[in-house]
Amino acid sequence: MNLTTKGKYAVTAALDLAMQQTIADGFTKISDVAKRQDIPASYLEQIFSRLRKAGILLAARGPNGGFKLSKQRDEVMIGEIISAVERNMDATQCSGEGICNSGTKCIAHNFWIDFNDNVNEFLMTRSLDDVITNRRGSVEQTGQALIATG
Amino acid sequence: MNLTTKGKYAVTAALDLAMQQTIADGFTKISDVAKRQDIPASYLEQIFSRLRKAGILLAARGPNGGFKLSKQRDEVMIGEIISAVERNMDATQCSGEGICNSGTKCIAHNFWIDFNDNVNEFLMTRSLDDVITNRRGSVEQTGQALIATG
DNA sequence: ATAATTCTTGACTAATTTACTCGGGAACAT
DNA sequence: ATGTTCCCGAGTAAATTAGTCAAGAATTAT
Repeated sequence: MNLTTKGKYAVTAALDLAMQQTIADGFTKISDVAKRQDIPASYLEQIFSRLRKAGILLAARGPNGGFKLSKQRDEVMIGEIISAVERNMDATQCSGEGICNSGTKCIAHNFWIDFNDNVNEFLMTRSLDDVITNRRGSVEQTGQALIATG
Repeated sequence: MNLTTKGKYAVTAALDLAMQQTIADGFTKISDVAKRQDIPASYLEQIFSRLRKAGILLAARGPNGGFKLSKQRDEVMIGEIISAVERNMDATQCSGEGICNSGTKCIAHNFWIDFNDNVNEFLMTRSLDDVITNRRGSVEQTGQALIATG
């Protein structure tokens, strides 16, 4: 499992596009998104290129060109964005092949499958619109914190 | 967010220890765990060292020495193990500090906080015993799969 | 005592990955 | 034509990962 700067930039930039489309219809330039969201423009090029190839964004060249979402913002799931730019979100050691211990399933295999399912479920049920309007799933917090949240 | 081989080895090795203690009480050698779970022994040394410092394992040197869990296997949560060996499980860009866009919160900040909470909740509510007995939480699968599971 | 066993610690390293930059080209509007 | 903007591939420095290795300390058995 890895979630890198690239994936996080992708989500932030997609949120920016979604918000811009609320303000005005049309294309938004890379350089504008980059400046607003504090993302290196040349890096964002790569990211938007992948999102376009995944069918999430539409692009137009020339003056008044840029990018826009190919769907409504409540139809674009965060998980789609991440899987379009991120190399590997699978937590199993064997890419799900069940060969993690000398050709057979390691004793943690099923656990990582469940973990994958959980992360997958979370990311695939939250749209750009959900994030913008701060809608959230019900997460009952129990036990000691693993992750510092500031 | 990163979950590396180190963290996965740690979980597998802790599961091994838990299972060994069911068979016989006493210490289990690194070399035995390494062989059974197909983990490089010298690497497992580092991992067990961290688990011991985190209070999860007890160690004994000399013949008949080795490692054992410091608690019952239903009292050791997977999240504890991972956070003991893994560098950084936080998904925010700013380590939760809210400075991810030029000193202020980026537009994805709250989303990553929610994501952290979700992952945290999952990992902190599953014990070694739960995994060994294949007990699992209820995960309703919806939508398209982000992660291939084999 | 001595030897064998097992953990303890720290230093080291090759390979990989990440997080970018750069430059030239193609499409488009004016 | 000219300027604008995306498109694409190559390149790279820094960081990280996934280990190895060797010397040492504690413990047990003989």
